[in-house]
Amino acid sequence: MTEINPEEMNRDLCPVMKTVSVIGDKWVMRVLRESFLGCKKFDDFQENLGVSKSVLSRKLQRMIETDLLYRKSYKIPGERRRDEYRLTGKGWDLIKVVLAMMEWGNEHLIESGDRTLKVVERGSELPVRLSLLNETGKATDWYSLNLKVDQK
Amino acid sequence: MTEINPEEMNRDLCPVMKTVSVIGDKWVMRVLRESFLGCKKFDDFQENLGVSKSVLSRKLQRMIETDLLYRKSYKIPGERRRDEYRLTGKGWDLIKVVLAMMEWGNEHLIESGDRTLKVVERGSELPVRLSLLNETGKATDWYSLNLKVDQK
DNA sequence: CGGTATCCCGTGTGATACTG
DNA sequence: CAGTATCACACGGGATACCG
Repeated sequence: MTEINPEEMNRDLCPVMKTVSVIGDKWVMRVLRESFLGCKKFDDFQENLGVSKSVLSRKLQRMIETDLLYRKSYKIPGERRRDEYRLTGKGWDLIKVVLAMMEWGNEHLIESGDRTLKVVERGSELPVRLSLLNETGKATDWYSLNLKVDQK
Repeated sequence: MTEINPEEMNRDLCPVMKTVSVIGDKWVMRVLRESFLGCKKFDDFQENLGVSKSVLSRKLQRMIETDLLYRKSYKIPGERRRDEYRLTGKGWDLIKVVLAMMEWGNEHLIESGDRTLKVVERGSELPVRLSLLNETGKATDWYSLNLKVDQK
């Protein structure tokens, strides 16, 4: 990746900076990881994450405000009404970030021989990896990238 | 992605959790983003990030300890010796996380019509996107994923 | 210029108590 | 069980002074 001029490097323009401002704290990605694994209930989040209830409460609220999660009330007949916390589409789309972190963690933080989690394709059970494709579907080298200022 | 049993969900086993513990704070990804854009000098990091010198100093030290950056001393003839902070291979490998964040930010945090940063293939200038490939090089659907406990 | 050490302060965090 | 409110505290953060 090459340098671009300082005005274009402006962090207020950069989607990476904006994303970090939403997910770049101690808890958001951990909560999301639980959500991706199917966690929905307050107490399950609390137990799995080992976080205090007050912090979790505020964090879930914040993640609802930023539209990563939504609260859905449900009722099992004979039991009382409960709420669960589910991924929004916007939250679900962070799957790529989670998978990129998983790949990096497996590559650099897991010792050889240690047990770890990997992602496989359902059905074939083949392992999958993140790759860069251009519009023609052709794979691109990680070192052949340029930045470009564009409009959405 | 489906649920797996609680023992396997253990956050101590999970590469995502381990990764978050390394990069999941306010500054690491911001510093890395500057590095990917070619930033190397202490003062440039400080100016671009708008962070205090003391915080930046401690953060760079920590990122050197975790092997994301290394310090390289260099000397321009006639000037005094200086240090610069460069990405290690381990740090560079976080490019996928950065790109995933960039894609997500462009998708969900940038208004239509706004200027933003995109990644293109050098040469063709074609935009590139992250995609999931299995071992045969075939693209996989984001919704057809399973988790598997494995050894590295 | 290129940092580090010290101090002070605000926010994030956990423990506890409390409510429906 | 499913949270929220309150409080005390540690830690991250900026300002400043200082050093090479």
